[in-house]
Amino acid sequence: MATNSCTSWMLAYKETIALSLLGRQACSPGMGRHAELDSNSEHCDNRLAIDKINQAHELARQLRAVLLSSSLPAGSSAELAREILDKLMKCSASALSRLQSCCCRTCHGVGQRSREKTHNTWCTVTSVPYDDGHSWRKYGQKDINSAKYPRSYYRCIHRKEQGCPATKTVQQEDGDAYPPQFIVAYSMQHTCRSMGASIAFAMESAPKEEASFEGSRSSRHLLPPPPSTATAANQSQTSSPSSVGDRGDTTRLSISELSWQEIMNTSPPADTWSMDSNWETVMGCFEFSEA
DNA sequence: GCCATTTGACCATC
DNA sequence: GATGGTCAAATGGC
Repeated sequence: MATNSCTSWMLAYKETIALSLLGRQACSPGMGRHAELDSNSEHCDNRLAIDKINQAHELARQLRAVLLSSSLPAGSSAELAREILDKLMKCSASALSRLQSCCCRTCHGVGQRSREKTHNTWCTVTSVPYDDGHSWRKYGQKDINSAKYPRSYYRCIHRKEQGCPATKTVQQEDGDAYPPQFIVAYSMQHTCRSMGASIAFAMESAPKEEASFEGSRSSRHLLPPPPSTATAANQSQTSSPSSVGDRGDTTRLSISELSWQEIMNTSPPADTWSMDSNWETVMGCFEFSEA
């Protein structure tokens, strides 16, 4: 089971990288970070890349959750895999941030009023709206007219000390999908210089969402969270990475399907974990320097 | 006591 | 007036 998840994840990630590179080409160097693309041209390539990165990121989270659950001794292959996953997730978060800044996609009908700027605003739909590589502080919540769930308002945690203007809103989709899907609308670019630290924070402490899973890890009980009817805000604090599903054509992994023995006894084949000769080169493309 | 979240009030826009 | 975004005091957890 774990082997299958690793393999599917690797495949998804390779596809993501290829698409991301396409997206990068669409965002030519001369366009600059804050360039705004024509909504009907390269834009589509970037959107596809972003979607794929989102999927890969979720798979990485799932795989990491599996590895975390094993509590293997230091120096084990699983620990190495965990470290690699941390790096990959950091890279994907950085790539996603950069691609999104290229796209500057305007949200349609998602909390975007006509008075708002059409640039520096974009949105995405994800089941893990709180793990995007940045640290956010909630500053408000509103019941939105005609929406089933309230909208939560977040701003960058470094707004005070660094004046970072980035904000985002998170709103659960009206549907009853499980895991719940959240519409995340970002506004303005981060100007803070704490990407790495915030990613580490997001992955290690996973603002409360992973806390419940950490508890289960210690008890070695791999139980999925119960379907919740909580609000979007509540979901932000209770959703577990073990329940994270994906959308589209990627493989869904449920930890509830994994027994402890399966996790412990399954050794991924060498070719699953070995990186392609071009892997480091490819991943190097995602080592963007922060503005 | 500190810090993050909650929540009602206020403001801007349509 | 309706709606959405932000502010700031209150609240709760650590």
